[in-house]
Amino acid sequence: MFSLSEENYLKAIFHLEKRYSGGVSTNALAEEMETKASSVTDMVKKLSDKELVKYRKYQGVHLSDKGKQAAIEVIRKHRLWEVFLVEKLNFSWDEVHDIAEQLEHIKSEKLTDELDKFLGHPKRDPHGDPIPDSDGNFRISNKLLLADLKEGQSGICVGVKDSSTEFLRYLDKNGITLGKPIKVVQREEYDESLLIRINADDLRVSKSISTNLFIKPTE
Amino acid sequence: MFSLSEENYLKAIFHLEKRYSGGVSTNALAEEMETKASSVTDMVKKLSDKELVKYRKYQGVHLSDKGKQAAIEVIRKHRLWEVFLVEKLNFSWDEVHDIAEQLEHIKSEKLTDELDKFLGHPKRDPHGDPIPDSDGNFRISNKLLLADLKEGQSGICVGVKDSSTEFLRYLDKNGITLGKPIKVVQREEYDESLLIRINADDLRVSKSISTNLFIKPTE
DNA sequence: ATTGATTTTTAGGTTAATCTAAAAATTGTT
DNA sequence: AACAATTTTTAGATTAACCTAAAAATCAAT
Repeated sequence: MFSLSEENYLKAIFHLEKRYSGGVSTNALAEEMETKASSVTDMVKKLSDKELVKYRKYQGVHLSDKGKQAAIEVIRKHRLWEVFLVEKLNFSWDEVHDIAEQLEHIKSEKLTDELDKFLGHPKRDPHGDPIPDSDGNFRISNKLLLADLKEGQSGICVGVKDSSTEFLRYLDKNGITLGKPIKVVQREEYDESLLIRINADDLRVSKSISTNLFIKPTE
Repeated sequence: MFSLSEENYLKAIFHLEKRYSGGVSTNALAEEMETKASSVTDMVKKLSDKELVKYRKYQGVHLSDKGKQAAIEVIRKHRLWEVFLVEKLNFSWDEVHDIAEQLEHIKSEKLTDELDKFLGHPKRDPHGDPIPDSDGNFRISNKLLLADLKEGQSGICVGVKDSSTEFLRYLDKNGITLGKPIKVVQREEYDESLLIRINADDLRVSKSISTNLFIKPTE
């Protein structure tokens, strides 16, 4: 089994590999983990000894297959617990992250699988992120950023890129929830803002909003 | 907040204080925690500095009010999670202890209270142990050991003293579950065994069984 | 009350995960 | 290609929680 700290590093490397495909740098990992570069070097060496990552000094890290599998297992648990908290315990989507950060480390394969069953094998967490199945497979998703829709194009909100409390509260305040249809009425090229139609109302959103909301285009 | 280790010590002291009312000895605590006496001394000093226990060298420890409150909170979480595992996730009563040992350390008051609500404010865990409310109050229970019933006396199974897998499986095998009526048909003084009537059958149980099963006498 | 056994504490060491500060390697710029 | 800036690693401390072995205190029995 892996320590709590090891699991958190594996998860962070997994997420960062999407941005830094050529290898995750020590500094990037240090920032993600809110720790110092020297601590990262220590841990990366340990993970390398355990063959969870591929690491060459000064060249950054990649997850090995074994490490990737372990990271996905943690992410699966995190997202299942988020669904549980929102669907069963009346939490709102901006309250669940910190608790799921704790629950994701509970060790029991049976628990994870029974929880998955109890929740009806959900495909996405409350933020729209996909939940891997027990074999570690994510279903592919054809989502776009709202910012990438063309003028006149419509779609359905399926996820958020930024899960901060502030952003989620902004969405709630403006009646934007997952599953809701959205249409881009007009694009303002000058400041890159968009006029969108949601709940039969028109709403102007700035670039920092439109680059953090995922849309699945309709037809 | 308290560390995982601190919480486990507080819980152990709480349970041991029922047996050793004059103070919990270092050795008793070491055995309960499966650690060495010297480690216990270290931790007890730390808990004493934090005013969670009253401690005088060579005299054993007692929980302070603050320590007792913290211990009860952990026990409340443990027992609520056990109910969740059995009632919602199809675990059997002999499988839940180790997982609840992990879940009991999750920190979120809202989580505990919502879980309690979700489960319908259960009064007892799957082993019949009382669940304290959010103020830390246990409801008093008038349970006896099966071994303490007189010949001819009847009652209802309400709990187990030994929660080991072996004992719980023995009970399952013999159709003894919580809530079931039991009658003491005959007491054999020689070996202190009992003949009991359960599920309309007669069953002879030895002393090691009858001293580990709690009964609430009827009428 | 003294002695011997037991319990408890102290002293000093270990490991995992962190840190600071300094050294080494890499990168970017002319 | 050389040098400055940046990044990364190394070296050496620190902390929490544990350990072993030895010393000190308490208990038990004559």
